[in-house]
Amino acid sequence: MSGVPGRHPMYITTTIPYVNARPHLGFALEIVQADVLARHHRRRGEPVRFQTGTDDNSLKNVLAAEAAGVPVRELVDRNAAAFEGLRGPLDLSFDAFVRTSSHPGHRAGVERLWRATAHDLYRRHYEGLYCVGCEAFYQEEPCPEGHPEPLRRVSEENWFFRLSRYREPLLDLIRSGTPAIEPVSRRNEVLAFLESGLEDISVSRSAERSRGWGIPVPGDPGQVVYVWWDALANYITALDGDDYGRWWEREPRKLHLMGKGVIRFHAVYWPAMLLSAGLPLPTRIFVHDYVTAGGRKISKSGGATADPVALSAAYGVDAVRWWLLREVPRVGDADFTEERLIARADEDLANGAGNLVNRVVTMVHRFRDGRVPDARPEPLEAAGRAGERVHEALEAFDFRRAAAAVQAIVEEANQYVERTRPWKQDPGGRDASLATLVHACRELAVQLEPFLPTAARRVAAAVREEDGRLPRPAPLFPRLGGG
RNA sequence: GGGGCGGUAGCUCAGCCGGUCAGAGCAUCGGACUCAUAAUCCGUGGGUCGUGGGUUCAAGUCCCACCCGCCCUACCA
Repeated sequence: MSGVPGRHPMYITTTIPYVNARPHLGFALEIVQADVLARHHRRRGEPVRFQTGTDDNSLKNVLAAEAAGVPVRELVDRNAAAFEGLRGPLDLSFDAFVRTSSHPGHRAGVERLWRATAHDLYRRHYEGLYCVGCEAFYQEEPCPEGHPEPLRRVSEENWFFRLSRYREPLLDLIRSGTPAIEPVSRRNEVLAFLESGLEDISVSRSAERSRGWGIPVPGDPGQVVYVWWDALANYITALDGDDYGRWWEREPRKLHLMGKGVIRFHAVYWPAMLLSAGLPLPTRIFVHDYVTAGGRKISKSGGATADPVALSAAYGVDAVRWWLLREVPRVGDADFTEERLIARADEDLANGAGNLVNRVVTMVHRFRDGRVPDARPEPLEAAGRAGERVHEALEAFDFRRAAAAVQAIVEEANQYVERTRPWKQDPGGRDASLATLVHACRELAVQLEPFLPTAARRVAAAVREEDGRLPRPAPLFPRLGGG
């Protein structure tokens, strides 16, 4: 086991999505993964700060507002609220939600960071074709992302950051594992990018072209800080006062979660900014792949229906979280369909965990009047080792393997029921079986907690004695499939 | 164009440094059981492991080329 149990704190972040639209299932994956890690480390007694938020200052938000015919502030507020509102529907436990347009410390923090890197900043004339969809310059049309807006010929003077200076330091650092980038193939991807050479990057935009939206460059009100610079900074600007020292300056475990599309920003630009400012780097970076819906890429603005809030309302938070955790591989895109969500929930949750607990509780009532036998539980392999298996899998960011280790408790317990047949046994043997099964169900509740906190509470309550008796048996998970 | 990832039973996927690695789950079919949410448990069928070469006593498992999907990156000037 690589994790040291104890008081070692951990700072976990998700990326902060821009809020030109409501959240989709792809972001739900990232934030649920972060939530599982946060809950897992908390229950190990480790202080955790789990931070997420929204990138309000993107020009894309401005354009979305114009397209919708509403003030930018209104659209940003509305959509940011939708992201923050994922807390309930997805059972999230984030400690901080940072909005870059309204967090009290963010703007000042960005300005501080800017000044701290002043020795690496310079003005340069730039001319090129700008894609607002990408927030980036290209040599020719169309932009590789296929954004519908035509590229705009832009000629202006911007601030540039001497990224080129940090090629060697970054190579050394990443090769030596700080930050540790996972999976390894992503690390190699970053190294290859670094080896191919780094050019200085533009880190500001004209305020005019930005419609005045965003954070003005300190001392240069005609320019607005490039949105990526602004957004990345949230990982430290949201740490007010003592929190900065605690979670960033001194904290040895700083983890960034992100999708594969934004590695370069997190593994190259961001560390370079921090090096320039003389600040500590993040220690780990985990890159997840994408969720597709029905075989098609999920587009943030409309398109395929993959609304986590709607799914949670329709099928329940447990089913949604379980699908994201149990079915999405560590490497490779995962295709989402409602059929798969239903099938997985019915198989594992309704027919699996729920049915197991229900049949065990029923037997305790039928044969023991609800009283859990005093007998010593027999050791069961999957239940006994689930804790360490979950931990190992989560250390490797293999959420699917971790969830499978929990599910294995259910499978093992069901097999145990068939093997021992408590209803056929004499009272002595029956007591031993039932004690073992109740024990396994309690372990299930414990191990389920980081993954399905709500369901875990239900399971725990179902096998907790009140006045010496278990509650009356009742189904814990609905069957979602038709018929 | 360059780099990377994936392409294994109908479906979703495991297979670390080459030698019971040809597997699991679901679905199908057969059986068992009755404590349970028509749930559970046991067993069966089925795949030239993307294609073509190569290395090796031995290759999904290493090397080369190619095809398909996806990601990153760049457009030779």
